[in-house]
Amino acid sequence: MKPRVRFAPSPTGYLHIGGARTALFNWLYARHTGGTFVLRIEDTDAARNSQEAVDVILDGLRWLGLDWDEGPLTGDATGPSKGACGPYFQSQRKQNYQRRVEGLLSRGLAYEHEGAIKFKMPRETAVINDLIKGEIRRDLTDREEADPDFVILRSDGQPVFHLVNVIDDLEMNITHVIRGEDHLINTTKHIALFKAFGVPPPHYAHIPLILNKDGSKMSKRDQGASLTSYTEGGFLPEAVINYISLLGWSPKENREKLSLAETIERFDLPQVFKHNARFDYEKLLWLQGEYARELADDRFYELAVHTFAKAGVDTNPFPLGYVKAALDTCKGKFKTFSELPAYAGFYFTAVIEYDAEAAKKDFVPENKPRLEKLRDAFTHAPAFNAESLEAALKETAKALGVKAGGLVHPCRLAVTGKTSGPSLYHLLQVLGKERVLARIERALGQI
RNA sequence: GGCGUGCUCGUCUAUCGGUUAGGACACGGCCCUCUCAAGGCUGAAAGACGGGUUCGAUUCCCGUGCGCGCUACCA
Repeated sequence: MKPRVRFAPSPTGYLHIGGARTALFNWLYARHTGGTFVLRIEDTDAARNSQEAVDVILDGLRWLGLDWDEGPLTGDATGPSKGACGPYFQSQRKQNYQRRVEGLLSRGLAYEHEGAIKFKMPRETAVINDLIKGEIRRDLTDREEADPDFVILRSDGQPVFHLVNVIDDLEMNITHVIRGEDHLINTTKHIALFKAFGVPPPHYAHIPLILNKDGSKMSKRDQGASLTSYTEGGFLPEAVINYISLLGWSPKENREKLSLAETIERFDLPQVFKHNARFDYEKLLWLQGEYARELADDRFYELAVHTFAKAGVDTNPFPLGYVKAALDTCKGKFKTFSELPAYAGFYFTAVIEYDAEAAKKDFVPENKPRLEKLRDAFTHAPAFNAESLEAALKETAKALGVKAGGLVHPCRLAVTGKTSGPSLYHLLQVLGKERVLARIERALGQI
């Protein structure tokens, strides 16, 4: 039988990076084994539950490219879904829970207590055979010593997590439960429930947690905790996927950067680590830069234009050839797309602003005649391309008896307003003679 | 407090009981260079601690310490 795994998030309004990695490990295992990846929404808590909150999850998974074989098609709990085990929203499965609870009640495996229904937990040492953690034998805690039974149906009739989680896994024929280590202890309850329903429990694989770099617990506000910080922060999904696959798992052989296909091929449950991983934003950034540099041109243009639009920079008035040429000078020079507007905005603004500190340093009287000479050289350059502009600048520098840098810096500041950016000569070529000369002229007026 | 689990450079990790403990990110230096990146070379940086077992422990066992998780009519 092919494995059936599931990702079962609760719609809280955001997708935690740890949750995304849980989804990834489930997805990887399904793809590695040729199994089925099920998405189920655990929306039993009506209070903090909305279609928008579900959409955050669906959109996040789609952005990452983690497609599900079964599950909802939209964030609407009563909407369409695919797969034979629906509905895939717990809010739509109430009658299943009710029926199961009645079954337990009738067989004396559960009982009413103060209006709630409690499950009669076996009084024995629990054993979990975890695919990652190994065999875990667990004695009762002091509180369980007093009362090991737990509530499965609240006094208001609402079923609790342990109950619905088990029933759904059972009815959806889940074979491998891959989830965060925070659920490890719960597993004793879940195994007991499966047994009470007369069904052998699925295999369990508890993956280690992701902590902050300093080892503290990663909470909502911490850097990198929310998936939207990547979707909105100009990251590439392949970079995020690659990075989080390295948290709690290793492809060995000193590999860091892997294609999705390689990760699918190498990934397996027994190789997942037992210890927690810490989130290192710098390393993610490095991978992001690696992938950004290798982007296919079309996708690069699309993402770049979209980024500019979001930043309020309209590239539409400019000819397509100009936009592409401008972007070509930027490729590989920045990591996240969110850096792009500041990096290359000068291509698309009529009036640039000068970096104040740089202006103080470069827009000095002695640079005025130099810039004038450079302007003249550019004016009479045989062609307005990178090659001849470079030659023109270097000849001018030589004639003036200064190093090339002595002209490069003021010139860059004059045409871009900044001290760093794309290759000067290429950027001049893209900007074109008219803009370049006008910008130098304006800068001259500032000196 | 109880129960569970983990521990190799700052971080992610490699290591089938024998290695000058390797790689990557970040950091320092040098080279390249029109800036910034990228790239090349290079440097510093680790087996939590204490006992065993063994000819030999980072590796196996025990203890201590520390981290993390759980300990709900949350999920």
